[in-house]
Amino acid sequence: MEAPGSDPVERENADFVRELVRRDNADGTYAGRVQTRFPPEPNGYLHIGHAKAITLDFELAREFGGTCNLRFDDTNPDTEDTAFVDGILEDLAWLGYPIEGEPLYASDYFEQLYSWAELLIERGLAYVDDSDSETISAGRGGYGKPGVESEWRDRSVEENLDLFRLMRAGEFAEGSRVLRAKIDMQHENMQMRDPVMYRIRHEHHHRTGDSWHIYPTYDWAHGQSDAIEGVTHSLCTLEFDSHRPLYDWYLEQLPLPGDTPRQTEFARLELTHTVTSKRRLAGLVADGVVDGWDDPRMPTLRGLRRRGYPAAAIREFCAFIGVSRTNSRHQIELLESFVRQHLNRTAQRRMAVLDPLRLVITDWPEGRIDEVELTNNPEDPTDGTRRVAFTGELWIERDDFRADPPPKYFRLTPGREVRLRGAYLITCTGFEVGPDGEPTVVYATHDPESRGGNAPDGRKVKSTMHWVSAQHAIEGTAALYERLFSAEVPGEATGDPMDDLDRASRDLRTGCRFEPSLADTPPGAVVQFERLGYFAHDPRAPMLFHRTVGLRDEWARLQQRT
RNA sequence: UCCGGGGUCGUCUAAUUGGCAGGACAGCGGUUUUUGGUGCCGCGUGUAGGGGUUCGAGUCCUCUCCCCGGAACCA
Repeated sequence: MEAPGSDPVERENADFVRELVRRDNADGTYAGRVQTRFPPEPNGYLHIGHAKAITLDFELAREFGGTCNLRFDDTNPDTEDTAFVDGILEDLAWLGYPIEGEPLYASDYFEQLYSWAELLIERGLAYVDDSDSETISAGRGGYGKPGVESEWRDRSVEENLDLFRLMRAGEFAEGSRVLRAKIDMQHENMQMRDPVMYRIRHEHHHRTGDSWHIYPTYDWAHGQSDAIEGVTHSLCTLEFDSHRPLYDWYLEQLPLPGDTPRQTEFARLELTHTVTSKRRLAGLVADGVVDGWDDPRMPTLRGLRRRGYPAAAIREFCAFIGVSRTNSRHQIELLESFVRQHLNRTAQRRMAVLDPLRLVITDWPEGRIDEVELTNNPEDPTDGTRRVAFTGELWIERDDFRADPPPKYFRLTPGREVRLRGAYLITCTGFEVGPDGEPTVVYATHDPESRGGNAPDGRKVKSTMHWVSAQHAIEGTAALYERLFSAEVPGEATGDPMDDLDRASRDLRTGCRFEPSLADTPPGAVVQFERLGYFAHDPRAPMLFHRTVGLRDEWARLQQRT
């Protein structure tokens, strides 16, 4: 686990949020205090979109010497679960933001919220409405259309108090009554047309059990929870912009223990070829499109972790894209470039053949085994070397041999000399084909003087290829991934993202031949398969490697153009 | 339809708050290279449109256009 402080974010130009905090500090608004909060609802796992909010909330607090609370926004017992609480805690720690001590919960404030609700009733600012949800919705009016006041709006304080207490006691059926704030049914902002504060739910809550029969709505709980915790800067995404007047209105009516928090909205993170709606992600899991929340194709933090994305790369990406109020969709390639940049520096190199073709060195002495030394990481000399066995019978990549080479093909082809990485220069002398016309074995001779990969006469070859000794190879599986959604903006064409789902997005390659040292790769570790990409060892299944991201591939681009 | 928020290279994002429109990714070319990887060098008529203020406008005013969000007892 890496500490967030290990990669300090250098930003010459502050974003609008940091600018705002700086101004608040200059004005003495909160006496220089900066406190934020990250408020996930425990009804799903964290995804890449949350990572942006997390880094903003936690890093902002850190930069200004403040604190950031983790608060579970558990106001809706219908969908929430402790399994998600545990999962979120785990993902947060992995991302680099471990929570010290116990996390906070909105449900811890249910009693306080309740008494504040009675206070509003006593002041004539809230009332029990017996209408059903359709009636309430219809009464709200519409854009540019006036609202209609509920027939229950002018009940006496006593009656309201009485009914509200019976609601709490569980005397009424779900949906039969709600508590509403009495604000303004003609307000131009729909959120202010007497919003619902409490609804009746006879549902088991993951923390409070069966002790409550009424549950606060998001709007009634959020600002007050912020205030109770002493939050100064409450950051949320743009869709809550129209809720801000309501956030402020509630706080104005109440005797707050301290500072009045303020809400600031920013644009959520969207990525090409990706969906982040919790409903969609849950659907992918439920329909078996993916293996689970931690499927390496999922944009969840646990999916990205299993895929091999370093937490630091995700943090650096979030810091780099910054924060603004412009709706935007970042190209997934930018995130991938951060992943590559990080892995290039840190991942050890290994040789793995994913689509094996037999190569026989015809002039290799019978039974001879040569141990060659290979660098673990050319970007990091301190990472040392390893010894790999070389013999006269090898596996090479099927793509690395062509009987009839296209233009600019530098790899093995009859008559051509290439280098086997760290071993010898070899020259192709022939090949055999099977009934289908595909090569089954390639023959070559080697230059014994070129051990290590260089000939004494200094002659050059245009290609260096990876290989695995047939006698020493271990077998394994590699999972290659395409984007889960083929369209940049899933659903843009038809309105349904599932129309752009690529059901063949996983290409499972069994029978791969790996260099033996891969057996020692710790679960979860990421290595580079030379010339193929970065691969993460599955945390549970030995010898299963997930391709995190490929290498840039000039040859592939060249072929695509022709 | 009403209210609110936005619009800067292909994609994101900056511009000392009115003073040379810069960076990253992507792409293209070159170079280095025992990974067709990495590194290094180079390549850009992008301020949604019209009008105005000003010595000077991405920034201020004005009109227009386009995009996003908002009428759950979800968050």
